[in-house]
Amino acid sequence: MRADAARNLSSVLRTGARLLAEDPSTSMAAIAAAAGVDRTTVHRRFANREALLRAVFQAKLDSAERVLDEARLTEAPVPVALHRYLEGIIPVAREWPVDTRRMMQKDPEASARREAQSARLSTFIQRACDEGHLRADIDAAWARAVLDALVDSIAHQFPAVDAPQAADLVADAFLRGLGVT
Amino acid sequence: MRADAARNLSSVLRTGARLLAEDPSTSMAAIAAAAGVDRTTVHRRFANREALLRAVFQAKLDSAERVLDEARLTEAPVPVALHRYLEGIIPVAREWPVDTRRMMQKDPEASARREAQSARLSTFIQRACDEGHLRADIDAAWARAVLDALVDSIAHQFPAVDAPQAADLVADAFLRGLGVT
DNA sequence: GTCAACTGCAACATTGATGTAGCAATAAAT
DNA sequence: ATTTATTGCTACATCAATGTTGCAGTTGAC
Repeated sequence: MRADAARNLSSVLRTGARLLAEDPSTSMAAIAAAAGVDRTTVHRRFANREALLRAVFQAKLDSAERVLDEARLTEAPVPVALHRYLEGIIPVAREWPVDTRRMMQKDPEASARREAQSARLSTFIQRACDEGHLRADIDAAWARAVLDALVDSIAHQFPAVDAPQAADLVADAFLRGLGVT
Repeated sequence: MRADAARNLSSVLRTGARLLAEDPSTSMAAIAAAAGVDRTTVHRRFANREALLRAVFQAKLDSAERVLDEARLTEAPVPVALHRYLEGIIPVAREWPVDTRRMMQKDPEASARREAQSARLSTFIQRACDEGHLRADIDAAWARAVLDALVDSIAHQFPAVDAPQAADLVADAFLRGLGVT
């Protein structure tokens, strides 16, 4: 593969992710146009629409997996691991804004990978519960859902907040809440 | 209009909202089939796809508006109004799970109504800030986003939790967070 | 019982998206 | 300079979704 080909492929993936996030039914033609390449070129790279989606998901899963690895969720102290995870995952959510939960259902392989990553995070949340970092009356599944919701919110609705500050905001809201206590 | 016609219309709207929430590109044929009516019947009720979407949005906006009215966001004490709003809005989110922010962009009228409702809630959040119910370092827009995220999360990912308990969970996570302090 | 409204069904036209193939032009690699 | 890979463009076939029409059957209202 030549250099320009690789550049085009990556451009299509990123542009596609952005457009598909706004409108999951965005046409291949629209993605190609936004990426600045011809429609047929996209079809040469990706056998069909599914293949394009799979490639986008895989790119997101790759990035997310790297973040999970580097956060050392099982070894590092909970507050440290949490912050490292947040600082890593927020840029991933921004770069690949596609909603993996909804759009990957037809792709069993990607779905399985996603489940595995989800399980790693859930295990971490459970550890946070067990080690007393969360209140005893908090359900682990609820805590997990809250964390995901906060990440998505800061990632997509506040793109101007840089990753370290965003991680602070999320960790703070997650652990302390927003009210005066 | 006869009784069965009204029943069918309402059934199409609710079924459509449910399917469109899972997959915004769900076909009219799929919605009609899930609602148990013929495809042409749906076309008789709604001139086109846009009209069907508009009707769904309008139904959601009507319900949400009623909740905002009854919560007395400007008069009632903040904690009371917050809880009343949550207990009302969570069933609305569940009954009409469509993502209004994304899907109403092509409908300026509905978009304007949505903006107006959004502004009412933002004003309420601002009052909560001003009256000292939120920490002084909390940005009102961030607080607003967190509240929305928590509502969506409990509404869609924990459908088994009933509305009063769900409202408690959200208000608690919003004000106090999940961590030990 | 009659009438009006409503429905399902079949058929049809239209449109937009998808996917393929061929060909000429271009640019990197050798 | 020649080869090779890649691209844009055009044309085409296909398919799924949309929207319309006519007709016969059913059901509620009067």
